[in-house]
Amino acid sequence: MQSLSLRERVLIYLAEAGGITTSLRITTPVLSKHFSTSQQSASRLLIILEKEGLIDRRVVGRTSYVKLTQKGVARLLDLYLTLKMIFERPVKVVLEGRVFSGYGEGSYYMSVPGYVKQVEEKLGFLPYPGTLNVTLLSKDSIENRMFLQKYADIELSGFKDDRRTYGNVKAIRVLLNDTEPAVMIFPERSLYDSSVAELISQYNLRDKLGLTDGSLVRISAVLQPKIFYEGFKSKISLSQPPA
Amino acid sequence: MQSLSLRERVLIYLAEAGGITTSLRITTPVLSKHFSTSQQSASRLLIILEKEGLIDRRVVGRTSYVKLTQKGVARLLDLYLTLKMIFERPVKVVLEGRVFSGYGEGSYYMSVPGYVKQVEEKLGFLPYPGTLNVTLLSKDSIENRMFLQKYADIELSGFKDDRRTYGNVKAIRVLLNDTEPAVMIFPERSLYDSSVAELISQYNLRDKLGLTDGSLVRISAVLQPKIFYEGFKSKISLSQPPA
DNA sequence: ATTACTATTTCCCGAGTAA
DNA sequence: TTTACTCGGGAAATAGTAA
Repeated sequence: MQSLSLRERVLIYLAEAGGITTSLRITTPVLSKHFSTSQQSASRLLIILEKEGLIDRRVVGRTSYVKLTQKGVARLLDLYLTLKMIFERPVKVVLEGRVFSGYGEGSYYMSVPGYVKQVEEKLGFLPYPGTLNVTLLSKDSIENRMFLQKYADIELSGFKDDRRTYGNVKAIRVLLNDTEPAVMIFPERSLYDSSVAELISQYNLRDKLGLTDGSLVRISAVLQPKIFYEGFKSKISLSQPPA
Repeated sequence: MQSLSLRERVLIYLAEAGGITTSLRITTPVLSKHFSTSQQSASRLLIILEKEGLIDRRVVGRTSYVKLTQKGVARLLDLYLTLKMIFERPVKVVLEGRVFSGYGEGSYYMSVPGYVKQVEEKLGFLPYPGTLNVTLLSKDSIENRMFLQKYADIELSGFKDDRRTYGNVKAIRVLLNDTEPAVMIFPERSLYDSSVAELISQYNLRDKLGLTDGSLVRISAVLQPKIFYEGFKSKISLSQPPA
């Protein structure tokens, strides 16, 4: 976390080392080495933090002891709670695009008994034999489609009938235009690329919502943050407490 | 959170406003007002964040759209996880001090049936009729005693007998010298001030641990962070997402 | 309206050094 | 050994202004 200001980095460093409940013995040369800065800067940093009331310092003989004040803890706690808000709240993912007519493949799929049966079992409805195809309009929407694909937790297994093999299909529940429950599907080998969303429902969505080719629609899903942020983590830690 | 570097504050601001999943329409004057800085700085800030690969920008006509990149999210997530480590781990609170002989009051209390009975019920042992008194040595220890007092979750209720009234006593389980289970008590109206810790146990702690007046002892307790940090929170929020 | 360039000022960092 | 001062150079913020 290179670009965090040194003040916070020092405060976090001290907190990690136990400086919330214990006075830590720390010297400016040691501190400076940890942050690859000069002894003078380390000294100045402690002076500033003390002046701002974020740490208490006590010089006993030749060593000084440092501890976070309530205000110092509050600073970090505020920051923590703000970030917690951001990362723990449900993640609303929105895709926007326009309805278009597909190749008729979706319709075909959703009338194959092997899929129909699984939809009924795993999603709880009898699918209307056709998919609603949506071309995504923005880069955001396309990126978000990929997130949804990663997160899609319902799996329709592939199978064979006497004619051909059918691939696996991942699926996730979404809302169409904020109100209509639907399911977005991700066929393992789709005819479309990641700029197209395919939706199924027990209803004919075109009829029910009065959609025609070119209609603007909004697909939204709410994800659990824990799963959503997997893969975002970088492996570099912020700082290590003293040995 | 005044002293966080502007880079992070902007990144957090954008994340709060939904910039993790959505491209946000944001202008440099608006941004500058939010952070009480100049329009030029806001502009430069976005340029820097983009150059560092933390945000994506797209200028469409006269407005620009901003979204955090994976790297940008990773930055904040790292910071979040570091703070989470600090604030969610159990808090070990340590007090150090020296054994001294009290006024004999503790001994008296711990032989009063009204207390003895409650200790047996609520703590599960028959108390040795006497307290171990410890004068705390450092400011840290005294502060930590106050935290323990606040946190002490076992309550021995006051009562009356035919002679006098006895006040409420709060109590918390601790370890003496890292190994010996004991209970630290906080009489509502103690004879001692906050620089003295009073311990009870089913054993005579002096005998069991070979302690005499002046012996250095270490009292430790492990607290749940959620309760420990109550009261640290400041009421000022870090930043507000745009209206 | 915007964004962002160039100049000036302000602030921060590190070397030298004292206590 | 420490901590922390002064001071010079460089980075960052603001003001003015162009596009």
